[in-house]
Amino acid sequence: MAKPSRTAEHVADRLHSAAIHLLRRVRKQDTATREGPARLSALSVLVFGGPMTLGGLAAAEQVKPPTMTRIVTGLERSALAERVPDPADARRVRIRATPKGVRLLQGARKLRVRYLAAQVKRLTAEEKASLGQAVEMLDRLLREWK
Amino acid sequence: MAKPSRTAEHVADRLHSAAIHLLRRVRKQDTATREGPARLSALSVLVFGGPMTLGGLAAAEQVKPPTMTRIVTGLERSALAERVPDPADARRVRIRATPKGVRLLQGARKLRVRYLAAQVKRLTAEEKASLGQAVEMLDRLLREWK
DNA sequence: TATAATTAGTTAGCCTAGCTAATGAAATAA
DNA sequence: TTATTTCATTAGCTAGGCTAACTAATTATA
Repeated sequence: MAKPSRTAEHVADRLHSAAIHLLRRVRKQDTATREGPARLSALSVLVFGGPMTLGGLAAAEQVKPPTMTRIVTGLERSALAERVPDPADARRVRIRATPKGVRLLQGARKLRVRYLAAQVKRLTAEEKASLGQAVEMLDRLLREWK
Repeated sequence: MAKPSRTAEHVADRLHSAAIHLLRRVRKQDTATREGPARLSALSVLVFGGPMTLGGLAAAEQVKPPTMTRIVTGLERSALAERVPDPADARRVRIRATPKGVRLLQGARKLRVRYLAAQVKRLTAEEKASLGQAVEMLDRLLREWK
């Protein structure tokens, strides 16, 4: 019998709980931008992945198209992204981050990461390294998720 | 100069991203219960931490009292929790999970954890152990967060 | 070629979940 | 006793999720 603290179930349970609490914390930093998490997340996809159709963005964000329509409308009202007609297919709408959107996103990302990094810095070098390894493992796990 | 993959900033950045993607995945499992994440999370606090006042529950969930009022109202409508008058202080309302609430939570928890655990199981024993350690570290970090 | 089927996005309408401000009711302090 | 503080609720706003139904455009087919 495996040590309870190392069974997949136990690790999964703690991981789940840690993820919830971690995001709750860092999310508070975003209030400075006055844009909600869904908008910032979509904007981030646009900034790092380049322009894409509304449907593509919805799929990337694992959200239904009507939801993405509203998120994009919000981003457009704040002038952070814009709708561009697709010359090849008039049904499609391409979404593109504006320079203002790029700037805002980079600022927000800096805030969140700096906040979280301040906590990570309290770890010893060994702990930090092992957390780093674990995060890379997690990253791989998530990318390979069916 | 530290290895870039081990700076606090880099670890924080990846951790943040991993948490977002992880929760997006497991969240979908909860739809089976027909209760949203805020209700399940509050219910979990009640089940594992025992009955507590509405304000205490709000604090535990890092949410304002009016928000918790509505979450509890929802839980009560589904008969998963109940309001109990406090004999010592009539301003207070104690919230308690019902047996049905306990059962539902355990079922939901099982679903989420089983789903995540299925992924964790793809790791080698060593990887699993190191992920386990990292999660405990993370847990401590979060608990000690200012 | 005309029409049928599919695809992309939007609109309408419903729900959860967060907030602040204002209110009511009870406990505590002056 | 009265004033203040505390706990919870109500009211009303916003964001963000969904499905169903619609419009417009493209593609397939008879």
